[in-house]
Amino acid sequence: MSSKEKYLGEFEQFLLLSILSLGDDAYGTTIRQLLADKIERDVTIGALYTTLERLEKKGFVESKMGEATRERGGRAKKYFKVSASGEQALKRSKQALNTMWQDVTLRGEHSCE
Amino acid sequence: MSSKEKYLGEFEQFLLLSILSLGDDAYGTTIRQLLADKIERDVTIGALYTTLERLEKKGFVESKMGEATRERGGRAKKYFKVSASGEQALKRSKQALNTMWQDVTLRGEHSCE
DNA sequence: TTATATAAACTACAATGTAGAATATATTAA
DNA sequence: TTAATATATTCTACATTGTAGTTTATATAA
Repeated sequence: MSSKEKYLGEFEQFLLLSILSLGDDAYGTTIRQLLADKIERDVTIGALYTTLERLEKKGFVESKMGEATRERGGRAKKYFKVSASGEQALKRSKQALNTMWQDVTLRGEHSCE
Repeated sequence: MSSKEKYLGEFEQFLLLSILSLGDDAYGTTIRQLLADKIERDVTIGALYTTLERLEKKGFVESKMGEATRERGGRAKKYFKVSASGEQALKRSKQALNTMWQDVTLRGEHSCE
């Protein structure tokens, strides 16, 4: 019982990837929007923040508060970025999945290329 | 609220992929072994069957009982195979993840090739 | 000073992940 | 023939992750 490195859940992976994609503009609303646009996954904003908070507790993301948007008022944004260990975890998950897919071909699919 | 196609959890994906890899020899012990060998994921056999059963309930795998092993006795094996809708679900999960990875590059990684 | 827009925090529950003990069933040895 | 042992599944319980919905905070404009 040594390396008890927990795997990321799938939704956690999606959030980390969203944040990486968004760069300096990753906060609740933009993340939610990206998920909807890219993979048609419509989650409530509450679902999002809950998972984001858990990721932060595990040290996979870091956050800092920004100022309220100048456009039309409102509460301050909370910007997220993926930590080094978050990237690590992401890489591990990707590799595991790649390994598992390695010698699998689905019906009506071509293995590669 | 139309297409309520649930995503597969990550562990569910691993099990489906294991079964596909194992072909005609996919049952509790071999699946568990494959997971340990390929991705160093050591799950208890109980964890495995629980998830397998849930996958079956959702129609993503099918099972049939085999005969007891001739080698040295013991209980009959339960063989699993992935259903067409299981493959579908797997494909969807893969695509979603691919899409999310699309424009992400990790530190110290080369994007492709 | 209230309406409205923007965004985050809180609360609660459902689904998935995981372990460990209990049970079933076949073979082999005494 | 029955106790020991090997192989394999089923059952029970709990932890973690996924998800929704409501509430609260805070800024601007009317």
